[in-house]
Amino acid sequence: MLTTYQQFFTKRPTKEIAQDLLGRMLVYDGPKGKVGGWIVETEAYLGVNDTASHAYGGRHTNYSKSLYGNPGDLYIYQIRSHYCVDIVVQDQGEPQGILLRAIEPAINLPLMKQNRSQTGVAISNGPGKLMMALGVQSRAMDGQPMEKSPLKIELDQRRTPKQIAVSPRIGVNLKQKDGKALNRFYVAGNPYVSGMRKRDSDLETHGWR
DNA sequence: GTTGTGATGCTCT
DNA sequence: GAGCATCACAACA
Repeated sequence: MLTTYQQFFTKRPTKEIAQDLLGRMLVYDGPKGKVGGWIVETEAYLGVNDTASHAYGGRHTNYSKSLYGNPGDLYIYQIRSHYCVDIVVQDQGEPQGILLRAIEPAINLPLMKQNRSQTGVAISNGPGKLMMALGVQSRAMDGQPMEKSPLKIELDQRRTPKQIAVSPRIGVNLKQKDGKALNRFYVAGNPYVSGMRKRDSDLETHGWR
């Protein structure tokens, strides 16, 4: 039996959920205080048939087993000394996920600055950077249902993007079948989107309606 | 402002 | 021992 919260993360295409997450509030109620921000960039990973997915070809290891869990579970993994977070989507056993790639800081910016030792957009304009900004530097919450975890998406708090932009995913192997698939979504013009160039940012509205 | 490159920690083969 | 769903900084314009 799925909760209402879990149902948000299943029963419709992963790419649709990924776009629906843009503008939602990501919060972490951690030991140093509560921090959070608006999600401005996501990527969809489509499971066993997606060459860029950790579950490609049905790969099922101890490391990535959380992907096979319930919708709304956290999948936290480490890559090159950095931590990233996925939201598990689709029903249990269907290993699809949505990578949260960037947030616009909204709650407790001073603490995020301190966590990052950086200023400006560099605080959270990338998947590893946003986790550092929140203060999550371990896999302890891997596999937990977000609903019961200190790291969660507040579905009832949201802003509306003026326009959603689409592109190939970042950092995946371009030579493989899905290397250039258009599975990355972001708030057009938001300066905190990874790789966003200054001349393409909308500094008035940050791309929100 | 933009581009290139080296450091990085851990898992799986 | 390879291969990463990355980041920071130096170099160039």
